[in-house]
Amino acid sequence: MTTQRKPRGPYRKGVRRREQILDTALEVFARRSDAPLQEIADRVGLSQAGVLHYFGSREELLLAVLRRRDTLDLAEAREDSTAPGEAVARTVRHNMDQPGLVRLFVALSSAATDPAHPAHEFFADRYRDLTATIARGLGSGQRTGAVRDDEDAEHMARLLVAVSDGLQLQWLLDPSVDMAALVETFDRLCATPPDD
Amino acid sequence: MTTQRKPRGPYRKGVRRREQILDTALEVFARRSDAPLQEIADRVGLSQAGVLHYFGSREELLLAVLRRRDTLDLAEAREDSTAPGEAVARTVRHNMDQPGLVRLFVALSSAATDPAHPAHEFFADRYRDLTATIARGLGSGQRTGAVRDDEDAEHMARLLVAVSDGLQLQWLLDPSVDMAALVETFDRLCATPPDD
DNA sequence: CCGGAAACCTAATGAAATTCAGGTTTCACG
DNA sequence: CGTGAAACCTGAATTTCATTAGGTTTCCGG
Repeated sequence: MTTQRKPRGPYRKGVRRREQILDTALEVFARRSDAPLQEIADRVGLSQAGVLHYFGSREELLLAVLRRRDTLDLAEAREDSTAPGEAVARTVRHNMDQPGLVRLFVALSSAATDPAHPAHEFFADRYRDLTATIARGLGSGQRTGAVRDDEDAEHMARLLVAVSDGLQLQWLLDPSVDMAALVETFDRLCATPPDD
Repeated sequence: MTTQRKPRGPYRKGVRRREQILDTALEVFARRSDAPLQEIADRVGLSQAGVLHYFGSREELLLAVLRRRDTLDLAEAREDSTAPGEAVARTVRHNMDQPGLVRLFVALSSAATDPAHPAHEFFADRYRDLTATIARGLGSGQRTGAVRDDEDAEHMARLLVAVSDGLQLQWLLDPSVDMAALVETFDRLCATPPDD
């Protein structure tokens, strides 16, 4: 065997601190996604190095924040949600209250585009799962007759995700863009045409 | 009157240098969008401060690079292009040869989301123009009967732009995503349904 | 109640961008 | 021509951060 040390877990205070850091980081980064670590350290009453003790690097902190927000959101969005388009529309609507976080999300996902970035895996997986889930929903919609079946469900799923991301960018640039309404428009494009 | 100085224009050598910097910056940033200014300075045979003499700051250089690429692209894309969807599809196809630049584009546009960012205006204008142009194209398509007219042309235009941006993200994360095919799928969603 | 790991801190180290205080070069104008 | 103001450019600060190194204190399982 190699080392067989005794890798004690974190202390009670440690987990509390970690939580606290995550919370304030969420707030701080929501305002300025390039805020210096020092700012978070100050708010938490720690030194810069103190923060880095919990999260090995700045990027990892960012990633952790995103993870947290993501899980919180999913919990909220998973309240039934029949049509996948409906679910996306609701999520988008919810995001409109959190411009800072949306900004952070977009910034990180573009950075994570680099395969060497620590968040690369996270985003790659996330998109894979997301499109798979939505594709499943659209597929069942096709069988119901609610969704047009002359196009591949997975294609439409990818498009829906793309629409959601792309609209966030447009909305951040110009808040008068009505994301929710546009997602709904897209939903109608995917619906079975009303052959009256 | 205040000062009445004589603001001479740039010298011949100056404009050549500027051009040279832009060219190499395009190359360098295409590989690593966070490359240090020093790298460009070296390649051009200038000091870091020398580069900053032409572009007041890093951000401004980035913006200038994007501007250049944008004009080059538009020139290439403006070769007729009947259907707007077709034009977008072609542009997207062309982008697939330049992952580095696409990365840069996404990164900058997310950063420019901040109203204080020097590139904010640029991107805001760009999107406004882009969607307006596409909406015009779709509108004429509606009159021709090629595009379904039960949805607003501008809405579909915004969706098309969003699709294009969103797909770039997905593609950067996973190069196996076929952007061009997906854009074409979206085009079909916007086309008048084949009422056989 | 003790030993070692966890939880911090202070103080380097380093990597960049940006600023600055001059020099040198260019070129429009007299 | 030649000259002098503006355009070029440089090397050397200055600044701002993240990250690392190494120590000190605090916790907690046995």
